[in-house]
Amino acid sequence: MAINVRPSEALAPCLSCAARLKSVCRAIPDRDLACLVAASNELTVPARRSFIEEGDVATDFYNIVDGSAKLYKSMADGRQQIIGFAGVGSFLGLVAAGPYAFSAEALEPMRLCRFSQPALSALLDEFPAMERLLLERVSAELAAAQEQMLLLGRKTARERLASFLLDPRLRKARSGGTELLHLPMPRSDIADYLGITIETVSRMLSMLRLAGIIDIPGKSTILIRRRKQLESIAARE
Amino acid sequence: MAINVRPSEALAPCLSCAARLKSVCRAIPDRDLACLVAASNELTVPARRSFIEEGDVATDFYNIVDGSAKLYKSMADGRQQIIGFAGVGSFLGLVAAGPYAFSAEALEPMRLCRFSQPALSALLDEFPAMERLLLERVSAELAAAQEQMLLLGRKTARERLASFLLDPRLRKARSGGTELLHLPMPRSDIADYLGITIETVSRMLSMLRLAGIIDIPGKSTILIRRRKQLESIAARE
DNA sequence: CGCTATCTTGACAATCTTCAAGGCCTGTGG
DNA sequence: CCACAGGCCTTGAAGATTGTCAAGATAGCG
Repeated sequence: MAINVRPSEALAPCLSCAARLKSVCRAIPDRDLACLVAASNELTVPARRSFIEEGDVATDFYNIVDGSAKLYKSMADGRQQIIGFAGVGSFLGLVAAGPYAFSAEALEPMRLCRFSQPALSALLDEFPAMERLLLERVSAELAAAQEQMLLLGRKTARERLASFLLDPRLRKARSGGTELLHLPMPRSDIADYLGITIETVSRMLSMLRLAGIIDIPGKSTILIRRRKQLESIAARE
Repeated sequence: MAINVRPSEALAPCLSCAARLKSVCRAIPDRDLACLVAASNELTVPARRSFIEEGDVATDFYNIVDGSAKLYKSMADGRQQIIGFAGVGSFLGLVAAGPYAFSAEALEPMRLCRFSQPALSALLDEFPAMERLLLERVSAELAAAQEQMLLLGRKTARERLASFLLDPRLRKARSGGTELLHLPMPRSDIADYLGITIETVSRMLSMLRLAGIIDIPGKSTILIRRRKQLESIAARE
């Protein structure tokens, strides 16, 4: 692994990085940040631009420094399944060799930290703590994927919406028994995430609203009025 | 980590282990097998018995030495989603703390190698190569889960069956343009894996048979007659 | 040789999708 | 300032796929 320190402000990019505490990089102590800086370089991606294409050889790995992305798989006839959303601190790419399993597209302007495959390998060799964090992270993602498999394989449309609205990754603000959610994506993305159509998303939201369980003060804002009822719908308990 | 060598044939259990070459244990060299033996103990599980219960605290990890299992998640009203099948060499459990994300039930009599959470942690600390293998394994499982999310969210019943029959993990024997598959599970498990009902599984298999694409010489045996047609159904290309 | 599990097939019902039209919000240009 | 255009979202009606319920076939096993 070649150690090439950047010409100026060698450590600054990582020391002041907003994502450092949220990402697997936090396993690397301050005094070794030179290695991290040398292994990575930052790039920006405009909204709506793809930066990972399913099927391409996985030569690079990305750490999200700012912004968020949707991760999805596509079929030849245009159907697509969103397999997840990634925010600041998420790590994208495969550790094993092989093609990317999904595509990634920026939902808003993004800043990414890119590692080449060999550079990442070397980093993991040198900092086992980072490898452990990565293992924990991938394990957690696997558990989330399994939960989504239950949703996609066995839940009704109403149950999918209820589960989606209760996802802790969406949680923003709460006050008393009610919670205010901001949906950072259009209905089409919710539909592709839940394995249904945008019309069904719309219908189920209306149904929940008419039942007094939620309120929809704006297109992208949901107020949860009766969380317990939503939970009982999500789990069919 | 206490090192308690077993009373007799200290290394034999691992040296002669049928699963060793297929499992993450292969990262541990022969001369260090004492550590592996000390960290683990073998147990047997009869067919149809569960040995991991979703929601239980994940205190143990299992390596499959012999036999196979189905991994599934259940809902309160009995619906279940099989998230995968595990065979010899598979590693089950979470590396991170927390409850198990799924249940595991033996499909046939099994032999398992059990590691306690702290023992595994200590092993991974001592043998980074094993941790790397585990990371690669979990990453591959995540990619498989993502592929299954596409299937469950966006494919029709016919496409699901075609994809299932083409899954390389089912592959047994081939001769010329035809392949003979053995389905090691009943229709109900196929249904719970593909997110459909057993009646739909049966109907779609009959449909593929009437179309001349497959043959069903026995309940658990499928002969693939026209692989390319099956592939075009699976991918809608 | 019959018993019981599992599997297949059929008829009907429910859910979800598809197709279509209309509403709402936002930004832009007259 | 207002009108209009284009997204995005909602709602409705019709159709298709899949689920549910029920009955019958098949196969493995004592």
